[in-house]
Amino acid sequence: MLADYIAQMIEDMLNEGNGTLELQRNEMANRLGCVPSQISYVISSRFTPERGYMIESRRGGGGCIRIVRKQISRDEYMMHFFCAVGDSIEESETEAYLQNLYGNGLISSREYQIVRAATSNTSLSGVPAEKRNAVRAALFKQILLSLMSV
Amino acid sequence: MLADYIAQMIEDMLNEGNGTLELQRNEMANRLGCVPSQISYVISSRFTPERGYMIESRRGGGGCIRIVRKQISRDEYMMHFFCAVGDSIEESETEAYLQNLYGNGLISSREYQIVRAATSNTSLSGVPAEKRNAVRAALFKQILLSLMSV
DNA sequence: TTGACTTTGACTTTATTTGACTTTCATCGT
DNA sequence: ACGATGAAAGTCAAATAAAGTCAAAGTCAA
Repeated sequence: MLADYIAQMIEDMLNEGNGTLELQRNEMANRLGCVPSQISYVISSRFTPERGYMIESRRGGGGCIRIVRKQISRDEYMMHFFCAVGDSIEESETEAYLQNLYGNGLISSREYQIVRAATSNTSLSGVPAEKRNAVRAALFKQILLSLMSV
Repeated sequence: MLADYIAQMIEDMLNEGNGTLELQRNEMANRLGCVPSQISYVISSRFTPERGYMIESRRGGGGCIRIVRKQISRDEYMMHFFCAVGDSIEESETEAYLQNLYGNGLISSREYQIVRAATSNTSLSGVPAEKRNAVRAALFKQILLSLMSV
């Protein structure tokens, strides 16, 4: 079946490009001897967000389709962090988690900035020092929850 | 694609000129081997006010196009909120501000979720009640700061 | 035989490239 | 001072290059 063949091809290209890929629909259809919308069909039926793929595209001259594969399903990953946080956490440790999240494309750079600001000692300077790490942990976990399935 | 290449070129020149740039349309088109209106196209499609650029130009002999990058309007907006918050704020009032920010397109829906979670009473339940609104204000202002010029 | 999945192609929307034509400005000769 | 001239930039629409949409037709397994 053509669709599966194309899907496999895209997977292979994703592997080569280590998780990201830009393709030109017409050009690819041409190479495969199929209609362009076949490519669209494969992408929309196989490379869905639920399966951990993000799709962007641009029309017009020089247009293309960009596919990005996310390693693990988002919520699973988030949940992993959620459990790891525990009930008390240092500012530096939080930052490490955040860099991990950002590095894996689970949060944007703006989101990174926001959460870093929110969990900083500066923000929490009004909290008694002995409670600060506990508040930070609660805060951070609440944020992680808010990001699941959004 | 030519347009992207030109846009990148202009960006580079802007960076060199630290935010400002004067170019001559014909001269540049000539160097690139394209028609002058291509330059116009790139500028009008990429360097728009919405994206934070100001364009001025002068026709006639010695005419030129002036491009200035400015991040001010957003920041000004943020600063307005920043000042409005004060040093103590209720959860509900925070939510109102957030809806305003979201409604004006200054934050995404994910960002909205994050900040709402961070400033919620749930997150701050570990903070003594009488300090909670002050902590929330500090938190919120820190977040607003983090969003400026990003 | 039905229903889910696939294949195809006509049509739509968006983006880029090009060139003909218009407007504005500085300067030069009188 | 002033009008002619040429050197810019602006405008707009046509041509071209993609990708998106959608529905009809085909296929195949339960």
